[in-house]
Order: sequence, then C-alpha cells, then structure tokens
Amino acid sequence: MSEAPALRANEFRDTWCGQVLGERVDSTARVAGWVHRRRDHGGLIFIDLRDRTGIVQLVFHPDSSGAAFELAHRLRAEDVLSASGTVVKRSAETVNPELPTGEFELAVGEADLLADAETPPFQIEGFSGEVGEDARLRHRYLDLRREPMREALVLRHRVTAAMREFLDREGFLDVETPVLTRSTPEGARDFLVPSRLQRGSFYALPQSPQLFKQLLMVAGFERYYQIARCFRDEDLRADRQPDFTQLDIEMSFVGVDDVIELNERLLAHVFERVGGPRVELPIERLPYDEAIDRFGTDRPDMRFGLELIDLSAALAETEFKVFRGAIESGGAVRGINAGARELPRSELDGLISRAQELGAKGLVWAFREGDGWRSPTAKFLSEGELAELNRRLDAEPGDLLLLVADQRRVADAVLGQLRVDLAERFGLIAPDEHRLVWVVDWPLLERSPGGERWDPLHHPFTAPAGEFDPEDPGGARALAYDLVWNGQEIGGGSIRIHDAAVQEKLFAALGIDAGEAEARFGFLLEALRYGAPPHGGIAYGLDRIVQRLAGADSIRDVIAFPKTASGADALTGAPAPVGEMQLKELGIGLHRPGLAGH
RNA sequence: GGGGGCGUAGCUCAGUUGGUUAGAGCGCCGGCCUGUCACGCCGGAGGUCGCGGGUUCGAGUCCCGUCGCUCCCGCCA
Repeated sequence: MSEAPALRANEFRDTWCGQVLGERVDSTARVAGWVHRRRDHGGLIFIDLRDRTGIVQLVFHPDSSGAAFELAHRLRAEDVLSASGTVVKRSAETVNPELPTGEFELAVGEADLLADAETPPFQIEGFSGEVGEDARLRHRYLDLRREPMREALVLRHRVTAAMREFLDREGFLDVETPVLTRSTPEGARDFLVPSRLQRGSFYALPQSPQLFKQLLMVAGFERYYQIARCFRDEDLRADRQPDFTQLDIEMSFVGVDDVIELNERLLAHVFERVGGPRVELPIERLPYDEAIDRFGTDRPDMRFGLELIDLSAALAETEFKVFRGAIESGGAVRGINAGARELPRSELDGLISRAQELGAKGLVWAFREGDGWRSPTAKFLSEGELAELNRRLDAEPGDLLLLVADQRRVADAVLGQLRVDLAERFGLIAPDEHRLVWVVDWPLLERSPGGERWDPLHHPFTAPAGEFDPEDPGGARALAYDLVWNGQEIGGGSIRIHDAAVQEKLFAALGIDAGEAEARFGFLLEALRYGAPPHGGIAYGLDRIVQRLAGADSIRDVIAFPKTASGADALTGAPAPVGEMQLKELGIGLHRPGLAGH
C-alpha cells in the first residue's frame, strides 16, 4: 500500500485507522471510517473500524463511553463513523497478531454516526467464499471496499507512479492527445461519435495515440509519454476490454536498440518499485521466425519446453494420406513430445476436439512403445518412419506425442496453443516463475486472410529494415519488437517511417493508392515532409501488466469500473438508448426492429 | 458470427431416477452475554428455482425458445 501521509486534523479525524500505533499510546486520537465488524458482548462492544489504510479496534465501555455506548449497540456493518478516545496498549492476552494495529485499540469516549448503511448485497469482509462477479460489478463501489480490489488499485497506482517517475527522470514529457479524433478504418473497429455541428460526420475514439505521438516527434518534443485511454470496438476477452489503458512512449533520434534499452530499464525500475519479479537485463531477444519454429506463436511462453518439431522430412515418402496430403499441398507435419504422460482416452479425445476448435482437421496422438507407437495411427506408418519420428521427437518409451499435419500456419497455431494447454494440464509452470522475451525481426507484411493483398503485421507506419523493395513485399523485415511476458503480449512497438516517400511506398504496397493515402493520411505525409526526425516507440497494455503483477485472472480485476463480456457497464447500464431529441440534434435516425416494416 | 459452461434465499452453494412442505453455511432480524477479533449461545424471518412455452397425473430436475453472466474460436493493423 502506498504510504498514507500524516493527516491534518479536522472535525472528522486526526489519524488513519491503520496508524493507531505505539507512538500514540496514552494520547487521544480521532479516526473515521466504515464499520467493518461489530462484536457486541452486551456489556462491552468491539467495533473494527476500517479506512483505506487498515483496521483499528474500537472498544466501547458502558461507563466510560457514555452515549457512544448506546450508539455502538445500534451500529451495523458499513455504517460510517467518526470516533475519538484514548489509544491504549492491549494486554498481552488480548493482542491480535493478525492485525498491524493489533497491539493497540481505541477506548472510545465519543462517537458520531456520519452515515448509516443499508445491509450490503454481499459481505464486504468475513466471508471466505468468492462473490460472483455479476453482483460485484452491479455494486462496484462496495466491491472496491473489499481488500483484493483495494490492493489491486493501489498496485495499479504504484505501477503508473513508478512509470511516471522513471520517464520524468529520463526527460519524457507527458502530453495529452485527443479522444475525439478521426476514423482510420484499419485494424480494429472504431467507436464512432456523431458530430452535432457537422451532421453526418463522425469522430472516432482513438485505438491508440499512434499518429499524434508521431506528430509530436515531428514537433520536436523528442521524448513523449502518455498513460492513454484507447478504444477498440471488438469482442471482449478475459484480457481485453473495449476501453483500456496504454502506456504510450515515443522517442526521437533512436534505433531499435535504444528503445529496447530504455524500456528494459523502465521495466526493471517499475518491477523493483512494486515488488514484481526480478528482471534480468538484458531481456532475451527471440527472432520472430525462431519463435514460430520453436513455439508455433509470436508470443511464446518460455517457462517450459514442449517445443514444436518439424517432422515433414521424415515423412517425405509416406503412404499415410493425411500426412502425404499436407506435405504435397505445401504444408507440414509438426509435432510435440509431451513427455511421459498417461492420459485416459477421454482426455485424448478432448485434445482432438481442442485441435479442431483451433482450426486443425485432426490431431494424431501416440505413445512411444518399443521402437514404434501405441496409437490408432501407427498402422498407417512404416517401421522406418516410426523410428525416425521417435528419433526426431527425442521420444522415450511412454512419451506422449502429438502431431498435426496441415498448412504451416494452422499446424503452428494449433500446436502452439496445445503446448500451453498441456503445460497447464501437467503443471509444468512454477507459480512464481516469470519469463520476459523480446520478439524481434518481424516480417513487415503478411498476406491478408484471403491472400489478395498485403497487410502490415504491426501497423502501416512501421519502418522496414533497410531499403523497402516493392517487388518483394513479403521479404521485407520490420524494425519492430514485441515484449512477451509468460506468453502474453504486454507491449509492442517499432521504429517508424520518418520519410514521406517511404511512407507513400508502403501505402502503395498495402494497396492504398495515392489519392486515398492523401485523403486519409495526408496530414501525416505532409508532416513528414517538414523535417521529421528518425523516431520510434512502444505501447504497453497497462491493464495486462497490472493484472500479471496482481496475479489476477482477468484485467477486470485491476480496472475500477470495467465492462462485462457483452460490453455493458453493469453499474450504470451503459450502453443505453437515448432520447429522440438527442438523436434529432445529431441528425440520426434509428432502424428500430418492430417499428420498421417486416 | 460460432461453440462450451453457469443461472435455486441478500451472498456462496447442495438438491438423487421427474414424486410429500426446496435445504446448508454466511448474512439479516429479535433476545442473552464485560475481552472479543470469522466472538459465542437461543430464537426467527427470508424462495416467481432467470424468463416464456412444452412434455407429464406430477417439472428446480426432461425438451424448445429467450435473456443475463462467463470462457473459448473468429475478430483484436
């Protein structure tokens, strides 16, 4: 918890509940807070009073507390109380070692009820079970009183405070960028805001401050950061919210190594400040191609093995149609050795379903037995092939082997995810182990899902490594880097294009013609012509970082007022219909099911 | 857009093969209690089994639909 400064005394209190400690013994103190718990013994009443800093025990005696004793009898959970009295050191038998203030208590002489509380819909404390998230979100202000949420938000504050502290020291300026901005429909769907002054036109909420921070570099600010709210109108996940927070950083006159070096020190500083995992510097760098080859994904979890092995070469002559078909159509057979595991048939079937859910046509499972396999697939493979597969997979007798035959992209994605599932299933991940890795040397472009055009892997402002050759867009590498923490992407960035001509070439390669580029990104291209310094930066998912540091299952647990999985705010009811007048002012008509015909 | 899970008291949950009056813990209300700290003891209230329809002599339980929450796939430059 962040240290609470000494309070300036007023009519409500002169100290925090958590600071009723030794130096105050025998002197008077006044505290204010919420009734955490009441223990009414008839002739003696204990009240645990809680504020943000902790809990202190109040004692009410019938003879010394006067009117306050009667009040204490009527107090209920979550009533708001101000109480004054003498700080007393407890006798040895009555010390509560569970409480930081447990050696002391406040013998109350006088107390004021500042507000009474209805019975909360769920217990704030003293209940060992988990409260359902639905109830927590509907009464978030009560959920935030509970210790896990209080600690999560304090941690979040400490993380951002440490970030600001470091960046300020390194000469970064915190500059705000607009929330009402222009839609540039690539990537995620935009949230749109209708303009009243210009009917029929819309603002978009920013998916990131990307273009503005580049303009700030052109403007000569050189080092910028912002803890920026970003918006993406896509479906939610445990680690995705429609509005979320980035730590956004941009620097001028830098290359990849400069950005990475600064960010490694930033992370080490933040983690050190908040008691996060120790960061060994420098953080390992893994080329993109190697990440895909070994882990099947561009965000590898490096805390365990189970690496992917390419088996295509061992099956060049195979008669087995599934494998042969995949290889002949340009795909591959890839496999994982999951080690000596015994799994019931039902779980093996579950793995097959999971593989299919992930896009594979099927999954071959096998246990090495003797020189061959115990597997439904064994009969389709020759002895020589089985022996060679065992050799390449480094399989010992009893090892569970999982193979996928498909296009590389599919086989990698499926096995890359199964690898993570298996590590969890088999408990291969130590609870306190953490692995950070930079994924570097990204391809600049990739084929779009339909294959008809080129899409940026990162974004269209990412600088190519070396000269960009429009004849070979697929061969270009990007000066881009992603930071991956235990298999989750927590940040990504790049060196940007600072030359308008190069940027135009890239737009062309992406199928954006000159007219369209001018219409949508003319302001950027123009800015780049006025003397843009080489620059680059990074953006972190702040919610994800805090989630990991807090050990939370969902980013909702580190956001004060998050949305539910359907994008709703359970507390306020947003999104909600608006009145006819509001719509009319905006020039918006609605298609209403039931009103509109058919 | 697709798939899985869940929905029973204020909260967390149990509820057998479809069968009498739907239970527990916590919380809540009343009473007793001067050293408790998840105080204790005694008593009590509290239910549209998410909603709608169907099957059945009979539905919390089975079927269909729908709503909400949640996880995953797609999507997230």
